[in-house]
Amino acid sequence: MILAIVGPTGVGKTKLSIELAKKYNAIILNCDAMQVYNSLNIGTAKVKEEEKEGIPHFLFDIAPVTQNYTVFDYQKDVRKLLDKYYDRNIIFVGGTGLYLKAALYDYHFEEENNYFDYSNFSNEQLYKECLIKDPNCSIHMNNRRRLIRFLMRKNYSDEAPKSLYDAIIIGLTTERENLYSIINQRVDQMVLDGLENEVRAFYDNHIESKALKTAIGYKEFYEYFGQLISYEECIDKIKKNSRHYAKRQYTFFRHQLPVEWFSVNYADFNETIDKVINYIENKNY
RNA sequence: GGAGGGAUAGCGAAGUGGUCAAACGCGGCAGACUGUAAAUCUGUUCCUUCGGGUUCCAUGGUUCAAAUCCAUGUCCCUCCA
Repeated sequence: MILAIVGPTGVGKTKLSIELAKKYNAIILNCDAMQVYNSLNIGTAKVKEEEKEGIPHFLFDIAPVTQNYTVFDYQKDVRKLLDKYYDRNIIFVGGTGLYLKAALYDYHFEEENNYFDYSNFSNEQLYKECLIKDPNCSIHMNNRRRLIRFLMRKNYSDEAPKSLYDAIIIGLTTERENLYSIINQRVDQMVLDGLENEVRAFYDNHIESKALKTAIGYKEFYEYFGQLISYEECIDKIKKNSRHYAKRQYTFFRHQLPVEWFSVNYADFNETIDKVINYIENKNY
């Protein structure tokens, strides 16, 4: 059985994953783009060792912060594990929809070989190139990054990707207002737990990498250390970016994956666990 | 007490007689998604039965026409006492 637990940042995915793994004697596979990085701990809200309760966790801490680890690498790594543990119950946990989709669906990434330099192309030129390649190309003209990516791809098709595994995808949710307040509080807690020092260590060692420039909680502290923003602005920005991120996650999960949603009962988490287990049991009979 | 400055949509902020339901930014909401995805990008944001309706502190006034001009009031800020 393959289970996946998705949902916006902060809802309680990790907690549920442990409970379900215990129940089903499963192993846990990370599908979070930032938790794959070694030593990005506090800011990514990574499971702590003592929280794992002996459950085998994979795909956490598998890349150094300096590496440009991408979906391409992730897909290869997950598939290897899925093959290796084909007879085990698997639970995916994480907030990166694309990573989950790359694991479960027949997304095909080629070895990179087209290094054409498009930096001198205007957005409009890039867009025209894309239309030449595929008149149905629907990427917005301003989305430069994706236009370039599209031009570098060899194969593409308009067909919807097929799911390769029969996975049950559980989505955790709560009212928006509540989620935002949880996120705000969690950021404050991360700060209390020493987020600043965690980031400072990288900053002081002049480590500039994709991970540190994109991870929420890290990029903002870099701006603060570089004296581009005040401490207060830094904290507010981390909260704000987390909230925005949570919104985007909803959009992805709602429209890109067949998710069964469960509203979390924070006063009685066991109730939530029971509801999910109940759903899984019925699904399997 | 005296002299100035200001009150604009959820917030910040343009606008100084008609082309203003009102630029822009933020926030909110919604959406796209096959290699930076915690990324990148898009749409929308007074109400509406989509005909229209009601707005720019309040009340009166000038005008064919007011967010814009005048009067009074209320509140806020700066300076002088």
